[in-house]
Amino acid sequence: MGLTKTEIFTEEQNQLSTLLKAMAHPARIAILQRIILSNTCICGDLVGELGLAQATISQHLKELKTAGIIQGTIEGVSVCYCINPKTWKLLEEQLGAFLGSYKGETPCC
Amino acid sequence: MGLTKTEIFTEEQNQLSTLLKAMAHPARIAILQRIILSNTCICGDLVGELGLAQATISQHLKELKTAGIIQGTIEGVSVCYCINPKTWKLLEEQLGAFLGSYKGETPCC
DNA sequence: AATATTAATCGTAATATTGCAATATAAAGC
DNA sequence: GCTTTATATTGCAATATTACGATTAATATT
Repeated sequence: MGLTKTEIFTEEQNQLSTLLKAMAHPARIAILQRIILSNTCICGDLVGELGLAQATISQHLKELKTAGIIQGTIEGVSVCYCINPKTWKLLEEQLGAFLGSYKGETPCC
Repeated sequence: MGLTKTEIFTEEQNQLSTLLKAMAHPARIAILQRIILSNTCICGDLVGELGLAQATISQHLKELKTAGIIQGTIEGVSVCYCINPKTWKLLEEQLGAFLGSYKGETPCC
């Protein structure tokens, strides 16, 4: 097996879990934080700043890009990455609705 | 390899990624939604409602419990699961701070 | 005591992820 | 052209995840 049964779940559940999975790694959280912090888009500075190999960083960036969380445009020799506002908004909405649906009123167990 | 280099990242980055990872599966999102929906804590009803085997559901529940997102107490023969309010709050705070740190003012690329 | 019910655990197969070295690609400068 | 710089891709090894059947442990019910 080892294969998620996506056909069983709703479109929303699959979409949210895909976005969460893309962020569910410390390196990718660190990358996103860096991108957000430097309002001027950074590129391969990450390789120096995080303690990971260039190939590894590139892979993580690709995953974030595939999930639609970031976008990158070629800037001469380097590549400029930044947040995809649309996906970020979607994530905020979906997650907000999900997390907000729990009102911790009645602790049952 | 196949081993995340947690020692490179901050405590917060690791903690948040762990929580996100625990939720980053459609089945676990579905389980959490069920638990939230039925304010009376459900137990093995999940097996009937989701299309997954009992062993699989039990495994997902264990993961959520290990991450501290839910808690379960034995209720005779069955087990009663519910949200861990403390972790849920933490998640809301950490995620809120993270997602909120991006103000989509200046779209750079 | 014998049996049924509920949930956890074990064992296993299929697949995915993480990380890196090595190599490839693409653009800019000489 | 060649060289440098920046990023992507490939191939691989180690480990993790997903899912399930079978079994086990614990409590209920008869």
